[in-house]
Amino acid sequence: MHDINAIRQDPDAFDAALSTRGVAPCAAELLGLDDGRRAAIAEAQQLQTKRNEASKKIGQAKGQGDEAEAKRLMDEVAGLKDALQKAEEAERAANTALTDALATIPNLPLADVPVGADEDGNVELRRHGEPKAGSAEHFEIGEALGMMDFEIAAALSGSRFVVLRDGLARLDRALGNFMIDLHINEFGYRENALPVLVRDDAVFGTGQLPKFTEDLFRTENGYWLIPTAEVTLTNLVREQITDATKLPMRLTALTPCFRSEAGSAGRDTRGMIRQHQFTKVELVSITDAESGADELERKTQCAEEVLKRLGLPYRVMQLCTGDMGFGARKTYDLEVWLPGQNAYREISSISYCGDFQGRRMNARYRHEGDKQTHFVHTLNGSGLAVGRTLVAVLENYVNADGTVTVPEVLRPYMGGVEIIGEANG
RNA sequence: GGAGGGGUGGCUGAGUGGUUGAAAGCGGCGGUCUUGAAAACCGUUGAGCGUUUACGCGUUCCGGGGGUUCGAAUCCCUCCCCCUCCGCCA
Repeated sequence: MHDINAIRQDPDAFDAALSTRGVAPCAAELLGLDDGRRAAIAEAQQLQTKRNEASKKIGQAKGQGDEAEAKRLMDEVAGLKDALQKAEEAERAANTALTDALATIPNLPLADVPVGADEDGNVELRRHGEPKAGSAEHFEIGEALGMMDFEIAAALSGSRFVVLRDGLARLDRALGNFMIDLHINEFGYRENALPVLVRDDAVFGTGQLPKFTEDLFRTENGYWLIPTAEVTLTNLVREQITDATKLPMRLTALTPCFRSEAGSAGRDTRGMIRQHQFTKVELVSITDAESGADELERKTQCAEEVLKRLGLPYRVMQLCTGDMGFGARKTYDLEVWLPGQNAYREISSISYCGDFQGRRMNARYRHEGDKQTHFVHTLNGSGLAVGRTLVAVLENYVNADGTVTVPEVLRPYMGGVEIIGEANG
């Protein structure tokens, strides 16, 4: 959600920034709605003042037992009621119109974000590790091991689901535990166990609603299944004034995520890359206005560290203006090397949202002794997507005989198993 | 799922139609006193929005939304949440 006052101060800058995302100029329209809104407020308030004064006098007259005077005053303001109701109705309508318009406009990119139309405009910032030569694809490896079953998953649930067994089921669990332990033990994140079903307000707060309903699953009685724990973690501070001494808050959770993948028909149909359900370790930070941008760099390093310790080659991309998500002001993607595809594939996306989500959630903070409140700044990032990490481990660690070596750091989480596909793995 | 009871400011808790943004207490902040602190005493202490160069003025908010009324924390409708008992249940 944008600040209409900021738009009023510099409408041209607003439109210019939006245009880098391919959004048509809309400041003029917004300011028109805002003028209407403020006129309606002024009108309603004037009438309210009149009414309040009259009511006060009536109260006084009644208090003194002067019924005749009270009656005279009541007759005097009788006509006010209708006008007031109309004015208040107009105020509500004008407010809604502006809010609705603002709610569907994406966030503004930071000034240092490269301008571009789509993913071709993204900029590679750095690489880590040596990409290996091609391997089998992860689903070939998994199916050969007899531990990855798309057929039975389809029978249960349809396409874009998978059943993992034995060593791979355990590897999946080990990956999630390893990641979350790293973040809570070494990077100061606090672990949360959270609902995966949430209501409208929460999903509006992080920006998936009202625009992106098709991407989400919804229960019959109106709950949304979270597409990412960003929704639940970020909304933990909604509708509150947080003491600034508690910032930055660094929050993490290991949860399942649910995505309808509407509109991605035909893409990544084979394998575990794009599923309706996957587990992910999410990293959210709640910061003040000053430290948000720095926190993005820190969070990116936290996510990178997971890949480093797993020994997976990757590169860091900075997304251009046209490829960033709705709520982001600046985004880094981590792309892991997949020998099976001979390509880098996204495994984490880390974004700084400024106060965009803070406004939508009415989440504020205050410095000690200050009267002024500010909207919190928020960041989110995957640290990492567990399913895709499993894919990367399979393709990077597969052996010539089809078994898979377990990365060293995961072995404590695997009960000491070193090779998946051998007798005890 | 059935029956009942509740949601008031940072907290506790009064308030069932009239100058109530809201008593009182606690907490917080400032001051007096004190070498300092405590105690005591005095004062102060919610969040938005509109308007104004500013001081200020106005307005909204007592779980959310709508309504009745000249006037609503108080009455009505509706939704949400919490608690107790019963039922069911991992």
